[in-house]
Amino acid sequence: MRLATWNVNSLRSRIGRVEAFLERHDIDVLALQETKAREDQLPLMGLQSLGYEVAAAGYHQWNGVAIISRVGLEDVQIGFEEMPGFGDPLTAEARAIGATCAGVRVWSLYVPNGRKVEDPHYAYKLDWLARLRAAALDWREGPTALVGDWNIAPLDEDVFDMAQFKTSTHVTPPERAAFQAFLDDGYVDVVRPHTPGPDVYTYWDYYRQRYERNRGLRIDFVLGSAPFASRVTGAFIDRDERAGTGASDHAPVVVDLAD
DNA sequence: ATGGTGGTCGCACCA
Repeated sequence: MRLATWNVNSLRSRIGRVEAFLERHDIDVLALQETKAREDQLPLMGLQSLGYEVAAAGYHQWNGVAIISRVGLEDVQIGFEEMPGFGDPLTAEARAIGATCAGVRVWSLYVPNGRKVEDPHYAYKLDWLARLRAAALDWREGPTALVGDWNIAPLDEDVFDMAQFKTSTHVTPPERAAFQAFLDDGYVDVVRPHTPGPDVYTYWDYYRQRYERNRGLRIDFVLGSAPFASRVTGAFIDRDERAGTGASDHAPVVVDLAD
């Protein structure tokens, strides 16, 4: 089974690239983030004609997660809808959707950005991660993958220039500790062993020619439970998908799983 | 600085 995760930054504006990506890499299951599409806006026709089922949740302008699968899509569950303390019901967002695809539990995650360290969204990000961790403890026995945009660069090597992030989110010790906690619980970064060398970025900002100059971040991850990780036979970052006009600011991450 | 979205076709908000 071939599983991928991709922050598409609008499914509607990217549908052509999404379909081309699915065909180019023969993807079985694709977890999407930042779909920016209501359920009634999802361009299902193209994906369905390619043989995929779609499950989507959570939409408020920039949010929304989805899983599309051609190997079954069962027990769909939406998680982490609340954004406590933010009052406006429009900010109640679904940042996680889970589904079982061919026996593998896949969670498409869009971890809160956090904005700035002093912003309430930063505390919300850490709280959200703590709640996800608590829930994920119970998911470790089976083959489970926590995939998506974690909005955390866990290591200095995941950042093009640490000096530029001295006062930024994504690299603070509490965020990195929150990420490390999943590893401590037995989840494994299944991609890094298959992407040797320094070219590990998954995200390049749109401006300042960050992609052309390869000044990016590694913030998109596939963390697998032990039963999942033991089945991984390969992985890669499709960095070429970031090239050209009409690209998302994130590249897809692809993982191969033995049957 | 760039790009997507919404609610209007210029601009605020978000990444």
